[in-house]
Amino acid sequence: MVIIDRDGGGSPPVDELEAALAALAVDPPASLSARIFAQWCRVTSPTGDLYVAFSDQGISYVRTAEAVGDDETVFLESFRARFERPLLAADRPPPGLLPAVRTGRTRPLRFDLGQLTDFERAVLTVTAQIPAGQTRPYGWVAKEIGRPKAVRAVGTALGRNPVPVLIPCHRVTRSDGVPGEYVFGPQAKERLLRAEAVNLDEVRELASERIFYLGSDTTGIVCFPTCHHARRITAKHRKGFRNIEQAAEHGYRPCLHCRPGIATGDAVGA
DNA sequence: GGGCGGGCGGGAG
DNA sequence: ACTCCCGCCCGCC
Repeated sequence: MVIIDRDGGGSPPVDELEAALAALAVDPPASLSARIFAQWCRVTSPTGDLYVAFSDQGISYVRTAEAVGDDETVFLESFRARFERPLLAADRPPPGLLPAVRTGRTRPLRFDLGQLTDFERAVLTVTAQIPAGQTRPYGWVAKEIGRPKAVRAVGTALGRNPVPVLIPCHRVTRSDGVPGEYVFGPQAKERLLRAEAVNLDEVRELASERIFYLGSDTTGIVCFPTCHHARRITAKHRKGFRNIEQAAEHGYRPCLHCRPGIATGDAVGA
């Protein structure tokens, strides 16, 4: 390590100076306006264009072009109504956004969820893990965050998701096989799911037979019907279950990938 | 099979 | 602070 000699008389301790300089060095202001104002851009995605607001903290707000009637002023106004801050046009999209929307892999994106409560952030963090082409029930999200009875509150939190599509709350569906409500309306939710090849017709058909889980009698593993692994079960080995207890009685254990019916015990907290 | 109450977080008053 | 009310729900009648 290089030590630069400094005269000691009257100046602050060297380690303090170094700490201050290090803080500046690791967090350089890219530009003053980028630090104060959020920026916005419009990007093309396979499911339609998106308006995206972001700062150096991450992506903070998303609307579909469809939802704002293809009108950027509607987007800007909706941002201002929620955040009470202005928005500047960006020179370029935030890092990683273009490949993320092109491939549908939005998980590595950085988000600025600072306005949200801990509960809402927990809900969105879990939701962000749901792979494209798969769905999970609201109750699953509730269990995953350790609040198994807060099912409806999960819906409320997802309804306030500031970054829909990128944090895929459209992949959280009702337990009876219908997609359920959505910020941009149920039909937008259904369209997004179909675009990522979720077989909603099959899910609905299974649900009508009271089948909400699928297992393979060759592996003894049970999954949500849209799980990547469930979709590989051949017809003759596929077993349907109404609930995870029934599957367990038949000797099936939950898939480690889609984690159906994870028992979490009592809710955490007050 | 839909209606009903349980359940819970958050915001309004 | 406390109550009331609403909401992308759930599962049992």
